[in-house]
Amino acid sequence: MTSIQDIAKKAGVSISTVSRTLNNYPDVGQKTREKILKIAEEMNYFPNAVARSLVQKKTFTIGMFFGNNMNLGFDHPFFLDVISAVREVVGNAGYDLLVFTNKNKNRSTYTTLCRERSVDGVLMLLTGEGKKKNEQMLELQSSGIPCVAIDIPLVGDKCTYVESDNYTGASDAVKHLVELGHRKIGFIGGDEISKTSYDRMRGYQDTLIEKGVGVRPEYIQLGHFSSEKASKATRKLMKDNPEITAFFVVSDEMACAVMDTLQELGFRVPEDISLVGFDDIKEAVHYSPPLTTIKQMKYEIGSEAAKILLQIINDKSFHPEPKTLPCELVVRKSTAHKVD
Amino acid sequence: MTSIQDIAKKAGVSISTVSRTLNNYPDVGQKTREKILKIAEEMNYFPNAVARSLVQKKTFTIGMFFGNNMNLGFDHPFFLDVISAVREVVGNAGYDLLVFTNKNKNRSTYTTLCRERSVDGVLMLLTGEGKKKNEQMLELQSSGIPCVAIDIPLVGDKCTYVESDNYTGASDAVKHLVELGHRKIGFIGGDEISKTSYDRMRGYQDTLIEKGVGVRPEYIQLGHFSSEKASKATRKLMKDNPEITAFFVVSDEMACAVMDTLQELGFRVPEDISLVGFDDIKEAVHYSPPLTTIKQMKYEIGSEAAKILLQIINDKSFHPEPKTLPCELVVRKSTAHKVD
DNA sequence: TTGTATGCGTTATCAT
DNA sequence: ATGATAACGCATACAA
Repeated sequence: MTSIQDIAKKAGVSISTVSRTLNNYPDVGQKTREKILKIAEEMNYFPNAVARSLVQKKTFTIGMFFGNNMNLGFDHPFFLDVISAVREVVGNAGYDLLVFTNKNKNRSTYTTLCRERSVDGVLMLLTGEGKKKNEQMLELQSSGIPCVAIDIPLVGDKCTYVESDNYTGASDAVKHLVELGHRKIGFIGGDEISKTSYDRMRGYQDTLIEKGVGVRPEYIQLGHFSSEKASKATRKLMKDNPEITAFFVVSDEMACAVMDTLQELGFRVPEDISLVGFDDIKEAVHYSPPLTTIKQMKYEIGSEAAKILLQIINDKSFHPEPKTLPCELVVRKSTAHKVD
Repeated sequence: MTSIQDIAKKAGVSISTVSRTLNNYPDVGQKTREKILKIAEEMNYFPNAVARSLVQKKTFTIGMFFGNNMNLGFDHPFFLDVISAVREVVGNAGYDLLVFTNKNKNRSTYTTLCRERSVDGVLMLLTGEGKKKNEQMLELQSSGIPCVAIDIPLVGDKCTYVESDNYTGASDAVKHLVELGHRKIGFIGGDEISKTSYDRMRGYQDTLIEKGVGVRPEYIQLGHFSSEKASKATRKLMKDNPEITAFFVVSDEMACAVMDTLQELGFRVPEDISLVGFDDIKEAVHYSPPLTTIKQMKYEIGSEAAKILLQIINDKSFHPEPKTLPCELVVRKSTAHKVD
């Protein structure tokens, strides 16, 4: 409401002096400074971030996209941890978070939305179709807008990504099952578009080969990170290949659906069939039985992404590189030795 | 990057004509309009929201505060549903969401932060200490900034709140237990500062009296929505009053902790002790046993809050009123008839 | 140490 | 139908 003009008038000085005072510049007299500060206090002054942003071309705002297409749904398995970490990191650095939600701009792209809002950088936390590296993604990647994606392999001068070591994680899951004596291991994967899905699939296949077990294409189904599809895939797999004794399912949400389906079909987990998930979502520990899974460091993914983004923003000479964080096998009660 | 000035120059017209064209004003010639539109397209023009906001004094941005003090933690039991609903509603209306995270402004208040950022309105989704109606809250309430709080009884000309019918919800929980034959019903409440906690406590007490059971102060403990405190309260209650056969716990998160603690103490749920929670969080259905609880309409709370906020913003003559949404008893497996 | 003047990109008012 | 110009609130280069 009250501007530096008002203060300047009341203090009998110029607006530049007020501006300098308010921004803690050194070159302002002691008594004038005090007078101005006092008046600002009295008049209940606060700066107008919009005006400042316009002149400085810096908004202290980090943009964020979630969901699948542009912005539908919050179905990311660890949305909460990531946003919590992001908030912590960018908040400490003096930034606020702008979540792009406006749906009245159908002709826009990620890039134009970021430019319109003049965000200083952007974080991509997408799922499903949103992860496809389409034209929009390529545009963003080479736009020069500081950008860090989670699980999407964007690379550019000001653009990189953070992900888990999905390959090793998947490999650990399979090793665990093999060590328990399982040989007929079904696989319920994600989709055919995401690097995440691809890496987990490769981890599964390579490890089976490495362990001398061999890959059976008929044991592989895609669940597209959907509970329904995972359930359907389970039924098909068990019907066509009743010899299967274990499953590796590439997301906990799907793994929960698989477990429910298996139990509906009359199988006991883990007595009849072992099950390993991926993610370590909150529910995993409370499932019956508690789910063995590959834990992703969700909070660290978020905080790494945020830190890298800030570095891209604040250090013009910094060249970002993709960051891969380790996973960890968490053994709970959904896996057991194979019996015959 | 490219401004209306650039377009004006290239098109050989004035910036006002360009502005009018871009904003679909009727009073511009057909051929000039087309020319300008074409050039804007070619030059890859997009408007600068910051500049527009400055002159229009309207940002198309909804501010949002979460967590406990100012912004620590995402511990709200239905953060995800609320934000998802909010996004849907405000997004369709052409707004983006600004999450206040900046921690470098220790002398600011909710009000000054909103004013600095010139948000058009603000949503308060706080927990714990954050729900206390302190000076900052009073300031915000009477600031004239359009504001809707969730579960905090703010009331002002441009300010209101949305909540569940906590009293009736609590009452239904107790009725359910009484109908199952329980008479010694322990209560683990929230805190002494929130209306939410107060209403649930009253629902518990009034219903016990109404049913002729009577209130026993020694059966009442506060858990402050903390798993640890709820667990401790459970131990104390069971130690001091081993005759208790049921608990009403005012949040599912605490109820889960209570269940764990009860089981650790050797009690079976529901055979020995029945348990009713509140909220119906995602985990409730997968607990062992699945938790009987009072379901809050989380998504509706968020969408109602957002709709009311938009109405306050867009209809100057609108006088907001608090909105109370119904709860629903969801009977699962943590409650059973009392046996003796 | 302080003031003057300019510009940031837009919208809006008033002419023409 | 179009243009000139003044805001919006602030930061900053340059003068004094």
